[in-house]
Amino acid sequence: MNYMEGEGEQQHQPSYMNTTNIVPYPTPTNNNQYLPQLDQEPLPLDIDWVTLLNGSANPGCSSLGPGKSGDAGGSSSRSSKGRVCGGGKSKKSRVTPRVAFHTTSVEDVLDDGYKWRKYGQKSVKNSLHPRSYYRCTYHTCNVKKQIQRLSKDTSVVVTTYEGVHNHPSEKLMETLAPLLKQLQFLGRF
DNA sequence: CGATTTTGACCCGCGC
DNA sequence: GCGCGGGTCAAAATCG
Repeated sequence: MNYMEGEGEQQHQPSYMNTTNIVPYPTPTNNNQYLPQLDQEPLPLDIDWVTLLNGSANPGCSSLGPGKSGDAGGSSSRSSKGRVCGGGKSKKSRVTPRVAFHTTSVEDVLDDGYKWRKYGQKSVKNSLHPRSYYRCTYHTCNVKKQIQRLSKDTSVVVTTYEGVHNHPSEKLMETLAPLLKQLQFLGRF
């Protein structure tokens, strides 16, 4: 039923937001892993991130180009206004996993190792602060995230991820590379 | 000069 | 059917 109530509910969050919290949104499907656990398994160097992280990052919804169904109909000035899933408008079946972080930070944008490009900002209701929309800059990666400050508690930043990266982050690999090599080395014995 | 941010307009879903 | 709220696009501006 309600799969996206998160942002609205954040106004009356319980008081467990003192530190960083992870609030996974339930997906209508099945999987329980909403976020890659970085310390789960020894990773091979040749990593299939899509399979590893979620099975499929964004099934059939990767087109960023213009091409929406009812687009050219009434619009006068604009002609190419493509929605992400142009034509499909897959109603409720949003299979992309969504994860919300509650973080107490003075910084709005968390440095999670990925490169993000801002594509929009909107003021939202019930909140004094605008919500910013970011997209992963990696070619084939269609992960988005929203960043919003709580109006109640200005020190709390809510970061909502939508989708799963189908590629490793440079920073993550930098950090993990020595460990992986060591694991590989130890794995020989 | 390319990449990124800003910002207003557009579009769509939903509630009334 | 209409208005509102939210998400996205894309041109212009800004930055490195």
